[in-house]
Amino acid sequence: MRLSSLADYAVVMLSAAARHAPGERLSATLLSDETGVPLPTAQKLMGRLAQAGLLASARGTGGGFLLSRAASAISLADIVEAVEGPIAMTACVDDQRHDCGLEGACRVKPHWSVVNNTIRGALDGVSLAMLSGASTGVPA
Amino acid sequence: MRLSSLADYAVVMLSAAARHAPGERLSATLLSDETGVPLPTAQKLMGRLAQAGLLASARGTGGGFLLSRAASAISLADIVEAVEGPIAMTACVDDQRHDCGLEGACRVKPHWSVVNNTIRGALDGVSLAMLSGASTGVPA
DNA sequence: CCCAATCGGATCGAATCAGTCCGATTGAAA
DNA sequence: TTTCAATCGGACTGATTCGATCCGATTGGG
Repeated sequence: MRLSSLADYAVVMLSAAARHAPGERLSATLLSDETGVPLPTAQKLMGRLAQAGLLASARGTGGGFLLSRAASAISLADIVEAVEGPIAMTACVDDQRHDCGLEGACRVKPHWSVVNNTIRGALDGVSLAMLSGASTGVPA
Repeated sequence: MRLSSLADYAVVMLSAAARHAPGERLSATLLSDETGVPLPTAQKLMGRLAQAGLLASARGTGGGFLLSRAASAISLADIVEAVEGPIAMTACVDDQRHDCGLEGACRVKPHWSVVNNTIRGALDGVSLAMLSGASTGVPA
């Protein structure tokens, strides 16, 4: 019942990215600097987020990343799923993988999907815009 | 964002236990049989659940376990916390352990507690009685 | 044409988790 | 009273996953 560190870092980095002007080219190095996430880890994360479609990546000199959608259109659930894979609290909930091993007539299985959807809904209701702190970046 | 197998098993076992008459002595062997959870694992789990106060344990011949509270008074959050420890999605949320390593001025930290409470609330709203199959225990 | 900067995948080590085994304790029976 | 069998409790080992790091592939500028 805990988020992986990678997912945590991803939220922090995307939150930092959301505070930049839209369309601005962002390198893994820059975000690593701003957030304190170790550079190699930051690179790995950016790659994975790009693969998931949350970031658009450009290679070569002066390349970098930028958010593929508005911060308000990216939910916490999107980020978590991009890094950790599908949100499935138990193996039962995940489609495929019916290797539970327990008795076929598992009485609790039907209830898990309800719980799972609730959790998923809670995460889906939080947008990156909220997380990035609304009124930040404002100098005194 | 996934529950550990142990926690999953714990739910299944407690659910099975809840289907028995209140006050009936339950051994790890019995529940292992009923649920299909491997016996040694079942023993380990029962021990941990007893330590957390969800079960009352009795040693010796004819000993065993029994629910320390009514099934309706045991929430999913209780079970998860008993097996996995405090529900804290990120290290920030957990009191103590301020070894985040990121910059001190983490802009997202304040938002995590809100998310965490939401999740926790969702788990707390599900009782063991619901999980054990709604219309059980209740005589016609 | 060469170079520098950046992404992308592959590799390595560490921590946690799941599973198993054996000893300590208790109650009942002879 | 003594012995025995059944059960809980904690300690150990192996495996899987996670987190971090390093090096190669690609691209744009000079």
